[in-house]
Amino acid sequence: MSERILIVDADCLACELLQFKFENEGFKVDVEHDCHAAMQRILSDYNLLLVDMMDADFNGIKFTREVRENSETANLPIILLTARASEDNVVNGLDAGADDFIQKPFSTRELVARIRSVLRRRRVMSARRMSNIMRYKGLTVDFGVGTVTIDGAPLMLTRTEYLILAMFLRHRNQFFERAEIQHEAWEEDGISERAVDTNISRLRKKLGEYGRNIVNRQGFGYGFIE
Amino acid sequence: MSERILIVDADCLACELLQFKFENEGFKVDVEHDCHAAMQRILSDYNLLLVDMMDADFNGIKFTREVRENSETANLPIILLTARASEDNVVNGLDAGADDFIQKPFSTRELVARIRSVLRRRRVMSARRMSNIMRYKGLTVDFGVGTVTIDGAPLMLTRTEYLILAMFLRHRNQFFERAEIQHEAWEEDGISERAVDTNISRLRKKLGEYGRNIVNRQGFGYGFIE
DNA sequence: TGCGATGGTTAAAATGCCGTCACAAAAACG
DNA sequence: CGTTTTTGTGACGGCATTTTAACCATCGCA
Repeated sequence: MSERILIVDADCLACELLQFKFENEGFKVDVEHDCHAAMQRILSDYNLLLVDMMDADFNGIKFTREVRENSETANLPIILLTARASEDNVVNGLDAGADDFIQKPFSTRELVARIRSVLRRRRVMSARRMSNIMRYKGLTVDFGVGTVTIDGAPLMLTRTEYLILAMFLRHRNQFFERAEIQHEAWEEDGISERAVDTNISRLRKKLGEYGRNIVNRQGFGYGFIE
Repeated sequence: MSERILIVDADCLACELLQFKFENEGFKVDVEHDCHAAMQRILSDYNLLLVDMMDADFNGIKFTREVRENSETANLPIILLTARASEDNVVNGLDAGADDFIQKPFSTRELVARIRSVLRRRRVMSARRMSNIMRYKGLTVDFGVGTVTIDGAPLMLTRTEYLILAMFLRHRNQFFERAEIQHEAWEEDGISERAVDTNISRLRKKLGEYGRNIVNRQGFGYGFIE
């Protein structure tokens, strides 16, 4: 299955050239001539965005930033094309979240190589890290997906239980007092502190032997201790 | 206050160059030439580690893994530098817990941008407790986490014991009279002054040899004296 | 040296924190 | 709309922590 690329560039001639070249290389290519129109597209259909910086008013950077802000497209690879790669441009671009940078004029050969590299890197990243897994012995928590398994067997946690566990595992060997836990898992206060206890209790029970890792220190609060 | 970076790279020339560049950008930089020596350092003093992979035997990756396994440094950002970014390298590196990856040769400009990006991301993630560690010989107190260790072994202190010790260590070589200690550790008065004595006593006992550093001066009160 | 005051330690009593349960309210679901 | 799941509450028992109190050691001072 071939990778899909969306080119966003005002320059029609350049676009056609690139499209032709890329299709020869086995990519599926769509073209859009301004950022606004591009945003209308279902970006998550694509595997990579190739965006011209459109110099003067930095639309490319704004665009990049917007793409990054939408959680569905936050990890979509973006390569920026720039007429003159002033260092500021590069820095701003990376800062906005671009993956790579190519200065015009470029050889299509080099561009294809870079595209392949970015795609490869991204594929690796998303295989490993995007799903963002955390392990402690046989206990596995996938923060990206929101699943918990014990020795491979899925564990059904309620939302609050999950939030508490996630909080604990992100910062192991630390104690959080009840107020902090409430803040993290409820985002509202005015709830009896006993509610925290109860949820901890239920969580411990569901975690089986790992329940013992959820420890209380009187006066300090709760935490996940290895 | 500026961020602190530790560079771990065998290549002296490259290190000096990076150090110079980063210090110009307002970072505080230390350099270490091999992973083993780096582990001896107090890593939690730094905000980011920049580690060369040292190709062949993957010391950089082992190092990364070790840093991640220590709960004190588990959330410390790590960027790996790699000569040739073979896929395996990248996969192993991310798997070990690196935050980003940069292939040599790179522009220092780009590197700085990536560092800023990682630091920013990390700051958001763990705006929570940064560990704020204070040491006296083998005695370590982490004010952020609320942990005390003696020669690495965790020490279980009661809340009040901990508060008193923290007070003492923050202002060493000073004497606090009982009323002050009560005010700090209890936030309420009407408690017998002997209660302070009792807690001091227990604290001394738990601190073992360091117990001798908690000194009383008649008429002045108690303090931690080096 | 002897006396009073201050500090140190220990054991028992009191306090208050934590774990759990059953039940009710609320929310999710079909 | 009824059923099921999830969540919050209050009460109670157990236990870690804390306080008190009593006794002993030490210090300062005359």
